Amino acid sequence: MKPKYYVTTAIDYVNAAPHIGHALEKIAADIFARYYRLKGHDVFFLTGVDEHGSKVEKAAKAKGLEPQAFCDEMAAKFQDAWKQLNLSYNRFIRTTDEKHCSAVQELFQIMEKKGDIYKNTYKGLYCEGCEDFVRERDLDEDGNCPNHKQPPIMCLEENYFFKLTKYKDKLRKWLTDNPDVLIPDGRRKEVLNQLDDEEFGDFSVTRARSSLSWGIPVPNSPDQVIYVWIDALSNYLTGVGYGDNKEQFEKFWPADLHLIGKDITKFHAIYWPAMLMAADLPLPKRISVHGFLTVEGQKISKSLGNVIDPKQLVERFGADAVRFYLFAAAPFDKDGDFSHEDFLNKVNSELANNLGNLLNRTLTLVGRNCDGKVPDGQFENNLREESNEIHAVVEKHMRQCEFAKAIEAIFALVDQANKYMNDEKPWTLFKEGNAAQGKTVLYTVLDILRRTAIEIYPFTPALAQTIWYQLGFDDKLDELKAEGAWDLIPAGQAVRNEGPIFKRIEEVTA
RNA sequence: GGCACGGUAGCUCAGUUGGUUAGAGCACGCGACUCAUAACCGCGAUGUCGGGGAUUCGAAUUCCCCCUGUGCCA
Repeated sequence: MKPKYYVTTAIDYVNAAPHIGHALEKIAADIFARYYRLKGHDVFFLTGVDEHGSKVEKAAKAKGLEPQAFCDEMAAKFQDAWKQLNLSYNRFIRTTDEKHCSAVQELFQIMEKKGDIYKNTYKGLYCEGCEDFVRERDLDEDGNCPNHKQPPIMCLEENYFFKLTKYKDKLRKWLTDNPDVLIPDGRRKEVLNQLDDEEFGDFSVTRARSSLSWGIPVPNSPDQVIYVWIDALSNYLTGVGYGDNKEQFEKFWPADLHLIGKDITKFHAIYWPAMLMAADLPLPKRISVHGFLTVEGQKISKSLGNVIDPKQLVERFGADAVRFYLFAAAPFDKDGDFSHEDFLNKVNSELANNLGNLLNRTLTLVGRNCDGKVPDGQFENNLREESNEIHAVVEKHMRQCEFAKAIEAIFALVDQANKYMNDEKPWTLFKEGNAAQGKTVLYTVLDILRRTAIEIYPFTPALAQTIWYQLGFDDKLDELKAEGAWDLIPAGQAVRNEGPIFKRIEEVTA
């Protein structure tokens, strides 16, 4: 039976349009989805949007729309952006999906029945901007919420609470016994630290309908609405069929990888596994926390006006260039910067000058000297080891979500091939009548290109497919099965030199 | 305020347990080549390795203090 692989992204809140920062994580998930499909896994890639909450309700009202209509509009924007970026998700979940809502209620009742959800009266300050309770000591000198600069409201509210305290020890053990379950390691330590905080206790999982009407009602308690945690986090379950498609759910759960941003570490590493424990469900195998993207060195913000629309970027430069740059330029677990100048440099240098040009020069020589067919040469021994090892090296880095290192390794091989060509000078070999050695050189480089297409495919799928095609293959890379993929390129196969696969981007202004 | 992690070439970053002239890519300059997308290949310059002090025959690498950035908690 094929091994399964289930990867998720955080679901984005629909109160604002998608920007390049949202895209980073979705592309990362797509890279894994494609990577594992290529390895022959049965992959489920889930992404989607979070649609409940009073901010959405307010945003809808401001546009004169019903919340659902507003959500429909926003969800379409996200789906459109992801389509442009070539994301191969299996399902786009929306928290207003009927099946999701009923499954969330079911889950709520399971946890309640177990005694892990209980009613309690909460008295405290509530900030409308945060949509959350705040503590007095967190307020600034004027008594305002430090994030929203407005005074909180005193609330006396009866809510349902989740018994987190019951699971603290189990959580601590989970995170200690499985150091790989949360990466990078610094985040894991951060979370363990939080668990040791005595004041860190049960948290409320519902709100009064009066303060939150746009949400999933608590079963048998119509005055209460399920707050974000249980609603949003559960998408990872309902997205693969929890409460709906039992067979599919049991096949894919638990998730092999949750990709999240650093701002929601606590919810995914503490609240979420605790909820799963309460529901007697297996825990995710890994949570990978990534950094944020800055633009030209500055935080992405509407007021700075530096929000990059991924759609526009893709329209100008293509999905492959954008995907490539985001993961080649910066380490995934740290904050990275999107700089226009750096973007052009990196993309031109690697995709056009190194990889694109290597294919182009090779195919031209094949056309001129080998009748446009892969010659019956040998694979050069000196390059064999490096070429054979590339996959293992890439795999090692992929396992750690170190995309930049994987890309670096791939391009090191491309560099080798370029250098090899310069050293061997096949154009001279053919001219001087040493066709055998000339064929060996071309054959070797062609096969390195074949390997490169496979390795680079998760990052730049369309580009990889074009290389594949120009090398004379007719099948689709995303349907390639792992076993056959590693054979050498067949001699006699007609190549297709249809010009540069990635043109240099000549542009000075932003 | 506490804890954690960073501060290394113009830019993005590597630098194992301390050891000969501190590295890579990009950008820059020069050279060579011409199969190729003025690409590829070779050569080169630049760094008080945040500052100060300590340990050591020897520290970017260990210890202390300070400055600065980030994250988590308060």
